Amino acid sequence: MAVDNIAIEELTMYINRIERLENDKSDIAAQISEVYSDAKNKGYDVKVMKQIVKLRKMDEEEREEQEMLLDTYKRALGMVGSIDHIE
Amino acid sequence: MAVDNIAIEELTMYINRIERLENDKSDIAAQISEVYSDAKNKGYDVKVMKQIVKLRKMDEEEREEQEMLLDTYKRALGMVGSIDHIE
Amino acid sequence: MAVDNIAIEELTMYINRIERLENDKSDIAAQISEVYSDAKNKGYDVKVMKQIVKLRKMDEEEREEQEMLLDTYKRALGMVGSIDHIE
Amino acid sequence: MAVDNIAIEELTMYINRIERLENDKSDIAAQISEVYSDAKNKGYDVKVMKQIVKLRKMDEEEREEQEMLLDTYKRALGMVGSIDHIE
DNA sequence: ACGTTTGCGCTTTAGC
DNA sequence: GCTAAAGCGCAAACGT
Repeated sequence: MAVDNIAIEELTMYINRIERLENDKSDIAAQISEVYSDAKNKGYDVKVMKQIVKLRKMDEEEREEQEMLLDTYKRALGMVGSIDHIE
Repeated sequence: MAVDNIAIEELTMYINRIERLENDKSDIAAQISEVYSDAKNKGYDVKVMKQIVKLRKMDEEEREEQEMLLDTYKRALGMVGSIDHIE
Repeated sequence: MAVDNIAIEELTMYINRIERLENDKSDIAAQISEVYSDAKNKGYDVKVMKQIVKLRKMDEEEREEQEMLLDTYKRALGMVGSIDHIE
Repeated sequence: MAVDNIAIEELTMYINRIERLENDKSDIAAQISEVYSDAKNKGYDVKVMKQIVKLRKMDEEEREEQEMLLDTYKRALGMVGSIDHIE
């Protein structure tokens, strides 16, 4: 009984926290829409802008992937740049 | 030329602002995932939690729709409830 | 060769069946538009009608979700209500 | 009062008819999904199939557009092939 | 690790 | 012509 109440309370806290974060996410999505609207009103092409954002995101991901790969090689070869595991 | 530079600068600002907001959005999405992971580790059923969140969201949306519908009816019948535009 | 022909024939049948169904779907969509037009000509507010339809659909979906949630709870608690798999 | 009841009844009929048609539309959409599933199980690539359907639809629309244009020209030039408006 | 299933974002379309 | 909504395709998440 007490355990159940505690569990219910804990679950409620999780749900509330999630809903709070979901709202934050929606707010930011709305802000993004706003920026696109502003740009559109200034005469910019929204579709093109979205393509640019997408391309830059892909570039960045690719770049990060490259760095991760490079890091993996370094570790495999003992060329550790990290200071995480001083021995 | 000067005009173009200004346009380029302005566009760059828009793109940067959007990318900043997109990052914020990703951060929050990651936080949400984290909360679900925590809950899962505590023994809660993630699927059930997601259904609860979804259902509560639907309740809220439906409530808002009900109000919108009521408002639309009022307007359609000339029963303008608003006092916003007394002149 | 013979095999390929059979495959081509089979694929063609799938495509034809899909296109037939897509046409049916379009026809029905056109009929729905017609009903709204008729109603509009009779003086009804289409926007209100669409909101009503939407709302009733949401009600139904929510009811189904509620049942799914209940079922999920039952399963999570080992209270399998189904008698489908007696062996 | 009587008028309102008649109006309500009429509106209800419209709503019911729309909901009936919407259900039909959903049924057909489900059938289409089924066909794609079947094809998938037979080893066909659904994504490619969808592209084919889309292309054929575009072809057809283009063809119809061409015919409409041709018809417009004919009418403009008095080369009326239609027997719709014998005077 | 794969395949399925669900949620999300985009695109296209209908209405004002 | 623009805005809002529905339909579609994609991608991540989940279970097997």
